This record gives sequence, structure tokens and C-alpha cells, in this order.
Amino acid sequence: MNKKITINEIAKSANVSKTTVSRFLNKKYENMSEATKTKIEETIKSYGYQPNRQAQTLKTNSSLTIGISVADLSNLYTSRLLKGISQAVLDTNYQLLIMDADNHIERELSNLQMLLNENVDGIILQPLSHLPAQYQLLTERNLPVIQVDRYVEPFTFPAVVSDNFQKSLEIADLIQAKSYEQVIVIANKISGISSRMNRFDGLSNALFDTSIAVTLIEIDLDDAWQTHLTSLIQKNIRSAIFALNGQVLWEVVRYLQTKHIQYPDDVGLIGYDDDNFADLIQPGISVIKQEPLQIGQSAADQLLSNLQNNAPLSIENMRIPATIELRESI
Amino acid sequence: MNKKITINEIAKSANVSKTTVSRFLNKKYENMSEATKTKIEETIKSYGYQPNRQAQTLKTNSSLTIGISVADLSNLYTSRLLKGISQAVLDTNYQLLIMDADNHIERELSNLQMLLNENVDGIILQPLSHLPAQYQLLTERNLPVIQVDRYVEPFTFPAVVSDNFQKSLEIADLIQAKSYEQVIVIANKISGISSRMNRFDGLSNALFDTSIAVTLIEIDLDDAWQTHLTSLIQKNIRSAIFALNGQVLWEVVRYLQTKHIQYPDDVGLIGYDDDNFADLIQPGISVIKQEPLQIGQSAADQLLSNLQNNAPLSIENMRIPATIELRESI
DNA sequence: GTGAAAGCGCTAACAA
DNA sequence: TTGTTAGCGCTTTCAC
Repeated sequence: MNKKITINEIAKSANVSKTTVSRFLNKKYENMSEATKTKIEETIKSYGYQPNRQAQTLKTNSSLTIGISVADLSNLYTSRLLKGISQAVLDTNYQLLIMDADNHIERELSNLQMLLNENVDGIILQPLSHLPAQYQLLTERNLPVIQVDRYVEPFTFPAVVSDNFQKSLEIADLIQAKSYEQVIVIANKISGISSRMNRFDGLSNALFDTSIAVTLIEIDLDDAWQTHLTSLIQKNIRSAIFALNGQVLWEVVRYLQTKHIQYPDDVGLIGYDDDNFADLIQPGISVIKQEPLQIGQSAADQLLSNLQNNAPLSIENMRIPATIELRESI
Repeated sequence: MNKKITINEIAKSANVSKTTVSRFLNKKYENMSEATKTKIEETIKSYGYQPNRQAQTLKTNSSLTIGISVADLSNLYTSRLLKGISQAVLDTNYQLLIMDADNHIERELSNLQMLLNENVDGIILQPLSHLPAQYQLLTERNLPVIQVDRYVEPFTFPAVVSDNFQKSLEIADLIQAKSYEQVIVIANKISGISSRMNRFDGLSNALFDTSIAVTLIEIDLDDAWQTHLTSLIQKNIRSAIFALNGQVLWEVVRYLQTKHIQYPDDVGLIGYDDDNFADLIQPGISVIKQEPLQIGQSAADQLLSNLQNNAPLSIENMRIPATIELRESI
């Protein structure tokens, strides 16, 4: 059991006080002779000394830790988001405390409470709720918070998200250009999730003045969604499906395959591809690709420059453009 | 700026010493009157008091934190592994400090160093190196460590992995039964990664006494892997491809698609599907599916029972069976 | 240019 | 059944 060495050992061995060692650790070289500086540097190296983070935190009240709360840990969108954050933090002193809400709102709350207990210096939040009340404990603490992927309304914290509304306008154009007469939007429960709502609203708004009908099917609220989908498609009008996220898109593809419903012949198909898999499937599916890595990176960069240089947090939404990749399906 | 309340405020307000409050916090009720117990409980609740973790850690030298080092954060295998760990930790006091080595061995080392600095109580490690030297800093500290997915040899820490060798034996049987004359194994660099080596060795061993040739192509070491693959396939013998992980499988499928090489007609195909996508692709691809969630959970459970109850860590490998799903491709 | 001493919020002997 | 006291490893004020 390797005895942990502390600042005291270093101070003793370097023949200086621990104050001086502490100054060295915190790079306060202004009033330090080159001699002591190098002496301390050498002893630290020779002992392989590493300061105790908890002790530092206890005193300074800054843990050099960024808390992250994600909605659901196990999907590729989240992984890439985390990768982006992780890259941004790489060359800093900050570390990441990642918590998974597993899509349970009570769990998100308890996770946030835990992050506060750990005295994290800032939080990157993919909110599960759209109600500011859920995040009151964060506002109270006056802690820097950045939202990713989604945001709470009224707007409480800055957010970095995809250009969901804008992309849906473009999809609407596409649907009109291809003379579809009906769009079936398939999603998980959209209420309260800004990204999903923006995707839906963008489409609805753009098609409001047209004769194109927009129908929403929320597959986790509707046990008979497959039946509904089939009956909608079988109407004698040109229909297109818009799947609001990757998971849902694959569900739809699976269903169409089993029912031998062909796209684009029987129905047009477009959706979000968060897994980079669309190009593997035949016939090719037109998709929208987001940039979660960049979203994570931007969010972390903003938070870091607030923490490190006291840069103010932007009050606005930052929108990272997604890309539409057209294939045969629509 | 909400003034943080401490154990002192609670003690004062409850008219007891902070020792007593501390006893309460640590559930040492043996010698505590019901009266003081409830009094403390109430004051804590009314103040919304939460003890400072850093102070506790500083004193007890136990951070109630489990460090995790993964090879690469952004793939579904890892996500599901983390989900499993996260679930196991859910109802405990432990938290997770997750670090991504991003497949860089120096980064893994510095991550582990950081985890040690944070005084993590134990580590779950998906090792990048097979050399125990890389992990000497862990052995020195006498810290409980559990490996997942892969392991270091000679065996240093317990490990929870898939039954890679065994599954390859079954694949070998399949290949013989289907009268293939050649197997082309496609992988990322296998040297030093136990999971990949076991998958390859299982197959080689099983086919050693047969006339079936086994060739290995490591796509990240071989710029011309596509050409090599094509030339091997074009020989006038029945060939099968075995892709050693999900990523590689999709690369191969993409390549076969662009070259219009048909499976199972031109070449048999089987591989690991870490993304649960194989059923979406036509023609159907036979795959091996791992249980990363269960691997993560088992690893975390073992570590937790060591930390919480001092249960000894098993010295052996724990193998979680994967499943073979047969479709048309082989 | 450097050091002594106090204290961050908590736990754990030891004492009562 | 409860309290006094010292101290975990560090930072910071103030003094020299």
C-alpha cells in the first residue's frame, strides 16, 4: 500500500515551506526565484507527486469538474455528443462527471442533485423536461449551465442544438416538389422535447397553407401505431413518412420490410439518421444527419471559456446545421 | 449566490455537536437517542443540507467514485457497456468518472493517472494494451480493478468478457458444415487485443487440421485491404468472410455493395453486430451478438461487492455468452 | 522572495 | 448517549 505523498513531503524535501510549493503548483511564479522554482520542480518529479484534488477543491470550492446529464446513454447520438465534449476538455484540467437519466425525469433530478453535491463547476444538460421548474436547483445555485440537443422554455440557459426547424422547412419544400399529398410524421412522444417539436412545427408551418395533410404518430403513445400507419398509407393518395429520429426511422424501416411496403413506390421515406447507417440499406434512404460531435464540442468550449476566462455565456441558441442526404426513398 | 450550509449550521440549529450530526450522516445510530435522531433528521431536511463530498473524501480517503476507462467512447458497444455499469451503480452511493482513451495508449495512461488523483475507489478498465507494464500504476496502488471486454496477459485483474474463443469454434463448425474452402478474417489490428485474438485463434485452431485456409486482413494496417479481399475472393474456391467487429462488418458490407459482390452467392459472410442493425440489411446477414450491457453490469456488481462488502475479486475470467443469429449470408 | 498559521467541511479517537 | 479535539491536504492572508 504505497504511502501517498503530500505537499508536506515535497516541502520538506525541497527545503521550502508548503506555501511555496503551493505557489508553484498554482503557477504563481511572480515572486519566486528560479532556484527554488527548479528545486521544487525536480522534487515533485522525483517523487512523482500529484496534488490531492479533494483537498484543493475543499479549499478553493472549485472542483475542476464539469457535470454532464444526458437523457439516455446508450445511443450513438449521445456517444458522439460525449466524444465532442470529451475532446474539448482534453487539454484542460477539467474532468467529466457523466450521469445518465435513462429517460426518467426523477432520475434526472437526483442526478443533478448529485452533480451539485460534487461541487461541479458547470453543467452540460440534455434536458428531459421542458419545464424550468425541474431545473430550479440549478438556477438557484447560479451555476453555469449549457443545454445541448434540446432546451427548456422559457429560455433559461444557453443551448447548442441542431437547426431542426430550418431542416423541416427544407423537407417541406422537398415534399411539395415531389408532389406528395400527405406526410405522416412518426416520432417518440414529442411534447416537451424542443428538438422534436421544432422538427414537427417546421413541417406543419411550412405546409399549413397547402393542401398537404400532416399527421403525427407517436409510437410510444400509440400501441397500434403500425395499424394506423398502414391505414394512412393505403389511402389513395401519395404519402411520405418523416421519421423524427434514428431509432424511429429504423423501427419504420423494419415495419415496412415485414409488411412488404415498398419505398419510394408505396410511400416516400425520409428521417433522421443518427447512426450513420442509412447508406447500408437498400433501397437507399434519404436522411438528415446531425453533428452531435460538434454540438458537444461547442457546448463544452463555451462552458470552458466561461469557467476559465469568465467569458459571458451567450444568451442565445446556437444552431449547428444538419445535412440532408438524398437517396432513392423520397 | 446561495450560501452553502455546512455540518456546523446543522449542529448549531439542532443543538448538538457536529460529531453527532456526522454520526447521523453515517448511519451510526447504535448509541443515539430517538429524540436527537429525529431532531437532526428534521433540521437536515428543513435546511436541505447535503454533506460536502470533498470534505468526506479528504477525511476518509474514499471518494465513493468508480473510475471507468474505455477504449473509445463513441460506439454502441461502449454505450451499452456504460449503461450496464450505470444501472448497477444506480442504487448505491457510488458515482462514475468516465474517461475516454480515444484509442490512444498515452491518453489511456494519463486518464488512469487522473483517476488515481481523484482517489477513485476502484476502476473498470477496457484495456488498450495487453502489456501489464501499462497498468503498473494500478497494481502499485493496490486498487480494485476489473477488466471488461478484453484483458491483459499474464492475467493481472479479473475480467468480464464475451465467450470469443468458444463462439469462433462454433463459427468454424458452421463453415465446415457449409463446405467453405477458405475463410478470410477481417479485423482491426488484432495484436494485443485479447477479444480479437481469441476470435481469430478460436477459428484458426478449429480449422487447423482441415484443408480450410484461414487468412487475416487487418484493415487499419493494410491500405490495400479491399484489393486483397477481392483477389482472395476471386480464387476459384468457396470463400467466407468473418468480420471480427461491428465497424469492420459494415465496412465490408459497404465494400461488397459498391463492388456488386453478392453474398452468399459470391462469398459467405458472418460477423459481429454490435449495433443491432443486421436485421435491417437485405439480404440478411448472419451475425454474432454480444451482451455488453450484461458485461458492464457484472463487472460493476463484482466491483461493488468488493468495495461494499469486501468480497474478494474473482481471479478468473467471467465469460458472458454471445449469440449467433443465422440469416442468409452464410 | 518566502514562511507561519488559520481554516475549508468533515470524521474519528478519546473523553466524559 | 454525546462532545472535545485533532487533523485529512491543500490554499491564502498576513507578516517578515
